[in-house]
Amino acid sequence: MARKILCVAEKPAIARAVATHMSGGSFQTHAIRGNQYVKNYEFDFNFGDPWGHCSVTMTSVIGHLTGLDFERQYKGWQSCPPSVLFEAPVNEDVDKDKLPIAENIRNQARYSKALFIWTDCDREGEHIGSEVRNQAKSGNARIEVKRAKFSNTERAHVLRAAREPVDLDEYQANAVSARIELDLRIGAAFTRLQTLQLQAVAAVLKEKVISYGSCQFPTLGFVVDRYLRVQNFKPETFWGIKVMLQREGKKVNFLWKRVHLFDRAVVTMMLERCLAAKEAKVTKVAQKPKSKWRPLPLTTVDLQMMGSRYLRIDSQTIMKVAESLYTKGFISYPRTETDQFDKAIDLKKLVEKQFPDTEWGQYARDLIDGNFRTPRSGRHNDKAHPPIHPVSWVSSSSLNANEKKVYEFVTRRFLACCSDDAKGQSTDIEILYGDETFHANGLLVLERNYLDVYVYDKWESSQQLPKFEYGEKFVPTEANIFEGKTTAPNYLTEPELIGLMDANGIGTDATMAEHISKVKEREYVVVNKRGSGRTSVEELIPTRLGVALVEGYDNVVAGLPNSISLSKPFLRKEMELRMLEVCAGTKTKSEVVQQSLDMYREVFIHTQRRIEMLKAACRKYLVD
DNA sequence: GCAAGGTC
Repeated sequence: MARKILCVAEKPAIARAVATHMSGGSFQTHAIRGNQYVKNYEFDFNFGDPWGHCSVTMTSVIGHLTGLDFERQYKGWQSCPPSVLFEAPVNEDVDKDKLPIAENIRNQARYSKALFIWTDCDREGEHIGSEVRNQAKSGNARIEVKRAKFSNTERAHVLRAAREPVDLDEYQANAVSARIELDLRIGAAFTRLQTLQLQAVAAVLKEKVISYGSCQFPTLGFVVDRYLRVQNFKPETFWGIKVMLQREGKKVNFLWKRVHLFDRAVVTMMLERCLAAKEAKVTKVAQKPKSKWRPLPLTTVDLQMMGSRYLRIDSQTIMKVAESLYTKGFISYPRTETDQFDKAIDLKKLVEKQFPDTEWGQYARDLIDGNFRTPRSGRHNDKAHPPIHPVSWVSSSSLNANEKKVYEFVTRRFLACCSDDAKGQSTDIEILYGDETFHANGLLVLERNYLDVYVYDKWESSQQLPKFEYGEKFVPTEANIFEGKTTAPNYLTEPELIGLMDANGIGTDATMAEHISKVKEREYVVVNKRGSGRTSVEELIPTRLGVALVEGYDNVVAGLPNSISLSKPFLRKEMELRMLEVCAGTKTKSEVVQQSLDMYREVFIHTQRRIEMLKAACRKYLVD
């Protein structure tokens, strides 16, 4: 009998895609008992040396199999002082709803020579792989464990991954395991402490869970930070000089190189020097080709930001819609950090699939007829998934309103990536007037290229400038002072918040939207609609509770050496750096867990000691 | 009743 090999992917969709490629399309599907999503696919495959021709069962998990929790006697909120949660014993158990999946793996492992792990090639995937291995080993202690390394589900790539397996990366799995333990201990300890302490402070807090999380608090912190900047803003008056020339029936406005200054007397004096000089002299006439670059291949964060901005769909809804388009086979996997296409992907074939579309089909045909360009490459590659792109064409009539918008966006973005940059010509004129420099700029768009399909970008010709000669002199038609006021920043919008989270390493592409909805659910943040109709903007504003928590924690650590408030992203960032050290093998999991716990424990002790400050902040905002 | 991370 042929040897048997068990393959396990991170999710059902990957199991199916990999089984399809490995089997050449002919496999048997078996349902498993107790879970409707996970299937076992059976087929034969020749792995080459040393495994040779084998019979294969390809199955999957559904994300993590296990969860970490405190032992039973520490689960009650009154069972121990919250500080004990920094050391209380914890257990890793298979989640209740994952029991049938774990059992399936143990059963299949029993008759298998080897286990091939096909989880995503990222840190979490490595950990999920170790969970799968543990189950397989408990079904068959002698099973050999290998890992398939793949970054997309293109056929040749998958086959090569099957024939050149590597080993699980224990370092990465350990880093995740450290993250899991830290998130649990720190989240539970602070949540219990602040909930139990603050519920008594104000009637409105009585039944509330006031949660703390190393991601949700910095998320709240960003919102509060902007809010306070808006509240504390004091407008300042500024002055500037503008110069205008009428020539060939056109008005040319020259802008001041200094933009504006905050001292009126100085600006007046400078203008007087200009006027005294009478003539301005042209010091630069530059005509140069200018292009507007086509967009980068689409990542999750970009999809969420663009979605909020142009499609007017909040980031969590966007992800749900994208997920459903993915499940139906219309777009690629929507959770990716990669903004570069792998050379192995046949992009032209994907473009051709869009031919039937009534709106952009002709554009796609023009690309294939000679306008196709290889997409730009960004600097990110998660080595797990390609950029988001359409994988098949679907008629808009078979999609609901949001699906249609998201599919259209993903497709237009993809076609834009495969297009040429927009090209134009810019003209820069610089003049010296007295001692001051001014400039005027003109733009002529010559070829729209990608802009024709990517309707979300705007780039338009400005009014054309009349002719200027280098060195020529002229008397400006007008030169005078203008006055203005600095304006307050706006409240934070969701795309801006996602940008901040991304830049500060708060959450992952898959979870940022969840953290935002969590701070709304906890009533730390509310959404306010400014303006109306198509120009309306949704702003994030902290509630009184949200402001109180941030102010309270800022006060708790104020004046302490190395004070790092929980409302800031730094503690989380440091934790992330330590995890990278575990991945590199320079630190062990337990070293990192201890170090990070020490760091948070210090803040915890200060918080307990100065709990009155936290309570006072809540009283200030929540008790009239 | 707590977290964040996978995914359905």
